[in-house]
Amino acid sequence: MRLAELSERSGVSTATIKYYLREGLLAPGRQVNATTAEYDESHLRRLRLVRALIQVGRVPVATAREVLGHVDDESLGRTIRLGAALWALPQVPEPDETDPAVAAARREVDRLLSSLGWATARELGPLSPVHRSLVVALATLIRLGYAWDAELMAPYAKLMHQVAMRDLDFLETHGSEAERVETAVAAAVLFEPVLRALHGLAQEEESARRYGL
Amino acid sequence: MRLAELSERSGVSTATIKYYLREGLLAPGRQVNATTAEYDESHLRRLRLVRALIQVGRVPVATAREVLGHVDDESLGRTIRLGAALWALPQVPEPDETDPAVAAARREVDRLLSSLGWATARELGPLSPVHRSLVVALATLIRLGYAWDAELMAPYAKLMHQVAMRDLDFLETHGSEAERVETAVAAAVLFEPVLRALHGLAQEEESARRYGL
DNA sequence: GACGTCGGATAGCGGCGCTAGCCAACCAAG
DNA sequence: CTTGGTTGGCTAGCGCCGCTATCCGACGTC
Repeated sequence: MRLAELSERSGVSTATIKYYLREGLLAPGRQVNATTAEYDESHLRRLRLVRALIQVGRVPVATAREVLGHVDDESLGRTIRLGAALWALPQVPEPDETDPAVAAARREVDRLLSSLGWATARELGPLSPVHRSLVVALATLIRLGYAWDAELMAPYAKLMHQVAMRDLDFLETHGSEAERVETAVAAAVLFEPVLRALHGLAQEEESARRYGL
Repeated sequence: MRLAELSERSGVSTATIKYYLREGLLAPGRQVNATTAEYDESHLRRLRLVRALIQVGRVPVATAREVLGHVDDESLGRTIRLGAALWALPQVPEPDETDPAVAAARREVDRLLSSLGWATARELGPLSPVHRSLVVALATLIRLGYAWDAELMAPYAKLMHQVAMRDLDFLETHGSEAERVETAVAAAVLFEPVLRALHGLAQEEESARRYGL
């Protein structure tokens, strides 16, 4: 198929597709001659993934390029590629280390990981962006005066661990090996909105049960 | 305290505070005379909440104003005010109703709510932005070829329901009535990053357990 | 009366995600 | 052989958003 058809079938304007090509989010088509390139289903699929990342996942274009780069880099091992999306995605400012709230948050996160026995997380520790974003979010809560501590978070963490096990089970049973990395990216970015929405729905439901409409 | 001190204690530049005042995110201080206004602890607290919404919660300024408006509107009942944040926060494009993926997503969401017995959610249905964002996210997954259906989501939904019950328990035991609405806003916006981070950490942990580092 | 700070107002900046428009090269239909 | 439509590539710029910089005249203080 050619650019116009790719545009039509994806619902993305040709100008935007050209932009994605320029930005390296989408591989160029097979060049037929100087003025024609041929695209196939894989381009359509990738284009939809890009749109999903950007529109649903709210991932900045630059980050999307980075993540997709890992997806395509076959020299990387599976685990690393799987982790790459998670690793690149959180976009959290560096914590201000002079802030006492940050120190307190870091302490509580450490305590939480100890109590859960999550050795890996504790070893990778401050390097992991996920770890960092937890510290930042917690520090913000603390600064606002909410005394969130390890004990309060532990049950949440256990619930999220159950969620994570389901995620990985799903991943193991879905898609070919080739598709699995893409699945992992889609999972990291797109399950999150689903989870968030389910969380919100559950809150609405439970609130209505307790207090009426 | 005056503007300069408010700025210093909050870590927000005077120019930005002025901007928030202009945008109605922050109530004006008590006017002492034509060129001086006096701020108090409540301004500091609100300012920190605004920063949290915008920086951690990634909430657009206009949306933050809307949410805070509900917080301040004492004519609204508690439940509504609690819900207001949830109601205003999701920022999802309108689903394209001509898209078959959207129709399929809507069907699966209905089935899910039926099977869970979440009557409220089903009645409020398409009106709720949370409901809408679930449909949009699910439609995106379906369009990408992931056959997520009601059966797959149900266990996730049940887990998130447990999370929601914890949220509301927390809310009931925290803060004065006056503070509770603000707490609900902080919860809606700031617990989410914590939850997301815990989810990510749990994935890293579980992945390391299964596949090594 | 000189100085510094106040509030208020306005203009503009920098980043991001496109978007519009032009181009010469090409090809297929008439 | 013309004509019209499409191609990739390029460049310029738009629209929004979250600030930020600067100027101002009014004030309180020394």
